[in-house]
Amino acid sequence: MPENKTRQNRHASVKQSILKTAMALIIDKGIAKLSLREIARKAGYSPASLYEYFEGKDEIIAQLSAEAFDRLSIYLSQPPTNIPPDKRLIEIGMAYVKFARENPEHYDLVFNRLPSKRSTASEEINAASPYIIVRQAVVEAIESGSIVMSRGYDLEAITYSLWSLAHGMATLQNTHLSQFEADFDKVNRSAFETFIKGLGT
Amino acid sequence: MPENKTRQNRHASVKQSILKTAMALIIDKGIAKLSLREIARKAGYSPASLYEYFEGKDEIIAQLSAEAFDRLSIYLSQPPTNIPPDKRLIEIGMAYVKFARENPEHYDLVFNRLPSKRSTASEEINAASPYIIVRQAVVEAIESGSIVMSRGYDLEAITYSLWSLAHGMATLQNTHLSQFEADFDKVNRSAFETFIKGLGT
DNA sequence: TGTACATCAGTGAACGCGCGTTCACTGATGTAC
DNA sequence: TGTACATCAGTGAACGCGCGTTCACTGATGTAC
Repeated sequence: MPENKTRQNRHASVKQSILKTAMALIIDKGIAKLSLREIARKAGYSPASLYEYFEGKDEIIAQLSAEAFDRLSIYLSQPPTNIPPDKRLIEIGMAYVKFARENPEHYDLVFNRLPSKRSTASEEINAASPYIIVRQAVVEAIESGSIVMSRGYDLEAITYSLWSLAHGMATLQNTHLSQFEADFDKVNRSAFETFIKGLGT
Repeated sequence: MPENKTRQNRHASVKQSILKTAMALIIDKGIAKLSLREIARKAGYSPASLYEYFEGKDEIIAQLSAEAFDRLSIYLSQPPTNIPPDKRLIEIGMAYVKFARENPEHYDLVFNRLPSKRSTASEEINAASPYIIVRQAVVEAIESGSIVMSRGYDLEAITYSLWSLAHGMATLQNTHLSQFEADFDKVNRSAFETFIKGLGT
């Protein structure tokens, strides 16, 4: 049924264009002011028609959050694997902050809209998640001997600490310090280096 | 005019009770859902009457933000000054996270509602501000020799880094990791120690 | 002390707004014979 | 190829909601003489 295929394609592409419109509105005015009616207006449809493609406003936001999540993973995968593991950890940290700075609304969607599904360290975790990427890089740095664990400060704890540092930088620069002029890149790099140094022998 | 005094007192105390009601509502339902009408309802007044005490909803939020700011300063002033400066820095970091955990809505008010007034490192800063407290503690740690600056990684940069680390912990625990069960206190302390260690010689 | 007046604290009703969602509908497109 | 029918994409109007703010008002309290 080629017509079915066509209809599915059309359905999917209209859906994508609605999502794109919604994301543009978030970037323009912030998620707090996002309304289904305005998405429809800007996309050229009636409000009612969006219910043909989504269950409601919440589903639209959920889909955008998932997209943003994927985008973050791409950033974190950029640093090459053929550099020393401790350097690579720094690059991943820098990539994290870069993502937040270049895509502040996506960043907000990932971290302020989606609660983590994971509730204890013993639970399994989605293998494609940003957290896993960072944790794997930490594992490699430990195996190479450039950073060391100590009593009670284990793999998860180190990963969380690095995440906190990067997340703090990203959040401060995007909100509280958004008007503050400084060479954040340089300072951030020094901070990551300092932390990694502290993790050494 | 004693009656004037009484009226002023009354006015001030009603104002305080309205603020208290508003804060309770924020704690209960989050700031996104805060409405002037509900504050009035819960406080036992008509919506119109709140305009006797505030210029509008925005002023209520602004006053609560200022209160929250003061409260954070109190937390950061708790660690005693008669301990080694590098240890004290760790305690201040822990106090910062403690504030965020014990007062998540106040924390949100401080960091997500108030943009920083300061836009470059050369501008003066309010002496009672949390930032100044942390920076002063860093100064003392540098003077005692327990942490050292290096080329391009100066006082402001070190303060910002510590702030980022603490802010990242606080934000993650309050939002993304709010359901995650772990001994965050222990891990946080290790992370601060690691960073301070990295700042040493 | 009594009274006329001014100030005060607070109200009820209305303003216009934008929101998410539902539902009966219509006109266009595709399908079966 | 023509036609009767089914499916589809999309709509207009209405639902009820809660919001921030304004304004003319009222009854209570305090003041001045």
